[in-house]
Amino acid sequence: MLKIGKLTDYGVLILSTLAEQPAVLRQTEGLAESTGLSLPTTRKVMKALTDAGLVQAQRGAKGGYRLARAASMISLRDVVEAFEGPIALTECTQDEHGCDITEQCSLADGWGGINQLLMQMLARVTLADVKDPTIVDRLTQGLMMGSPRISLVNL
Amino acid sequence: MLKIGKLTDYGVLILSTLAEQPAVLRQTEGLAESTGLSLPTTRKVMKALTDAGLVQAQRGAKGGYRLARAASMISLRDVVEAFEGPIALTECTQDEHGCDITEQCSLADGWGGINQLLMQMLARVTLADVKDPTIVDRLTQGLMMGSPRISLVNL
DNA sequence: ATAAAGCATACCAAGTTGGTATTCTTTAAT
DNA sequence: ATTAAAGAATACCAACTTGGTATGCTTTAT
Repeated sequence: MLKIGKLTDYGVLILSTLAEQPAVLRQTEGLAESTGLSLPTTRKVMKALTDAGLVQAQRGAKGGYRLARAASMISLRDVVEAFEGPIALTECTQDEHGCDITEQCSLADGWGGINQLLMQMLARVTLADVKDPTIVDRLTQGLMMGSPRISLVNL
Repeated sequence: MLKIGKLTDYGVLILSTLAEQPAVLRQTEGLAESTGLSLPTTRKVMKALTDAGLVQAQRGAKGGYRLARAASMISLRDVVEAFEGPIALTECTQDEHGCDITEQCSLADGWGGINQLLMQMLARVTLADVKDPTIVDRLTQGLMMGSPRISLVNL
């Protein structure tokens, strides 16, 4: 069904929560409450975000998480790749070694093109646009002009 | 990992094979040979393509399949939807009834925007561009101008 | 009448995903 | 130094999806 995983979605949700107060440390439990996710699931999400370097963890008492960098510098592509690995619509796209039927196929270019554009789109959306109803138009413009990132924070 | 199913990929491959000789009826066995797919799998693909109205089946002896309409009128979106249903990156996108945590979320707009653009991209590529190395540029142009479909046949 | 073809259904193995539990390590506060 | 609050790491499991295969039925040109 060509959909992203729930964990990825949760990741975006938590990150956008963190983006509301970039300075303060938020604990796992509080984040779970704010987002409506279960505690174990939240933990799992936080681990992935930490591993990907998108959040900074402070261990020990009074610890917690905060964004590792400005929300405007965290794109949906970053998040998707953190949870699902490299973006590759088809196997051909991912590695050189192609699929089982590489010879007969030769569709790699087409899918590669789609894939490249998809990545561009995801890379251009950062952590504030997710709530922005005008995002489609701005994205279309962006793709056309090669504009810089669209921020997810300063709405 | 945000990838399309193999069957979808096979579908595109078979369709582009049919597009080479739009007039002639091709049998399942021949298509299996041409594409390197197994016969049962090919059958499965043909059923999906038939159900979606992308190919026309002629039953009985001397039967076979051919494209149901011009290759330039069959887009990747058509194929993807034939195999994977409506394109919806997140659950929110698909139906109105949202996900479990709709209240806390409010990310629907952002994902909806990405989703919409993805659909536009897929809709603009038809059955010939798949082998076209310049497809990325043409797509970017297309998104910007609202141009008509890019054909997959007349390369 | 017959054989060539598509149609329909059912089934199964394997991988992926989401979710949960348990235990260990770090560190601020006292 | 002790303690308790927090994150880190590991392991596990159930359920769903996917890809792949097999079998028998129906249509139709010859």
